[in-house]
Amino acid sequence: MTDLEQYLQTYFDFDQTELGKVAAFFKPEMLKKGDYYLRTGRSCNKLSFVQSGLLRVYVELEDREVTQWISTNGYFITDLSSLVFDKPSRWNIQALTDTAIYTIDKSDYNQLGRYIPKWPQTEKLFIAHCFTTLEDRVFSFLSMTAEQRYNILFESNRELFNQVPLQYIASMLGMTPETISRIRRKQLF
Amino acid sequence: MTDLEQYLQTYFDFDQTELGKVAAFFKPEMLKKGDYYLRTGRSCNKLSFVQSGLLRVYVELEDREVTQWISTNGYFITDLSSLVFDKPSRWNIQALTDTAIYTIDKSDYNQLGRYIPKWPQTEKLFIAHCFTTLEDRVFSFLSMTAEQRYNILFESNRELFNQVPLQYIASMLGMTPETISRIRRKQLF
DNA sequence: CGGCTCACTTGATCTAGATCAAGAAATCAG
DNA sequence: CTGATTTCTTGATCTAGATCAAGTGAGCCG
Repeated sequence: MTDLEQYLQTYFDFDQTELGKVAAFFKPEMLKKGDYYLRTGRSCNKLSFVQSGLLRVYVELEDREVTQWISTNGYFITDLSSLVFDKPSRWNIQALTDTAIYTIDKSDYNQLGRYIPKWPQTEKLFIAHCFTTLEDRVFSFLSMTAEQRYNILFESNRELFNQVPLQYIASMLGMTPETISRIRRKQLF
Repeated sequence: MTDLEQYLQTYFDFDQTELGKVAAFFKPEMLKKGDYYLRTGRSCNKLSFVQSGLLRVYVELEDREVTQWISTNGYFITDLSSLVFDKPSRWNIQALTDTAIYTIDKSDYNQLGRYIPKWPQTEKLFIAHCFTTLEDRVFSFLSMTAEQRYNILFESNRELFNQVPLQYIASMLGMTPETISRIRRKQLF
């Protein structure tokens, strides 16, 4: 079983035949550090799976950048509103390190239902899962302090903190790098 | 065409026959002011459409309540993670006023695909739309001031501000009622 | 090895928005 | 209509976290 199949299996309830079929649509690709997977305004006609490396999802404002998310190995990456609704994509997605991904393009993606009968159900569960993740995130902004938000991310994704410049993590948590630095210091005692 | 069909049409690309079939599954219900549509911890085995009135989605913390969302007429309401994944629901949903809804129960909901061939596709688009709405909301917390968040909600949903106590709106925007009051005052000039 | 460039930390100060407290308005029940 | 309750406003004060400004240190490349 390939890495990709292995990971697909952790997300989706597929049997070996289905795994093989789905995985066959994904083509390996490499991004060099700094390469863009996607640019704001372009159409995102693909969905990818991160095998290794780091992809940062962000927007450029006039005076600063806002990081929305960082995808590490084992995550999928795309701009959903662009992929599904054909809208210009809202995010830039850039490789923070050399990154290995598997990519399925939109036309293949949209055909998956023909080959995998339970694809529509699977896809629904997948998007619903993404929805509830964001729901939690909204809730964290409504109800938690910076320190609490930091702790939750840290507990759930420790590796991230060794691999990614603090400023990006701070931005996706809605705080400054200085604040994270102070939270860390405080927690030493 | 009933109210419900009319609204379904604004969300979904159904023809008249499909509209009729889908609408037939929804049963009208009335909630009195203060009634609960759903309680934290219970299973949410239904999806509803708000015809009139107001439903507040919130969580009780030890020391306060956090309002996640308020559904007005024309919105759907459910706890998606509970409906789709059978988890205990995370939110309380309570009627702020007498409220008229149309409800489809989970077993019927899960059968829709049998009667409406394009239901799976439609459902996917619907959930994806909800996802991007939350994505915008997360982005608003990462990049905007209280005043900017207030303005966006106010522009997109003016009626809400006449109908709902300020404290609930404040909570769903992640600020206090006093802050909204001051933003308003400031904007008089 | 020494000089650059980033990333991170730390301190000093500032500020958006929270909290606390008191009135004023509006809404509601009898 | 009247008193009670809830909601909204306004002021005074406080604080979490931002901003600004120096350092410190760790890779990296010549």
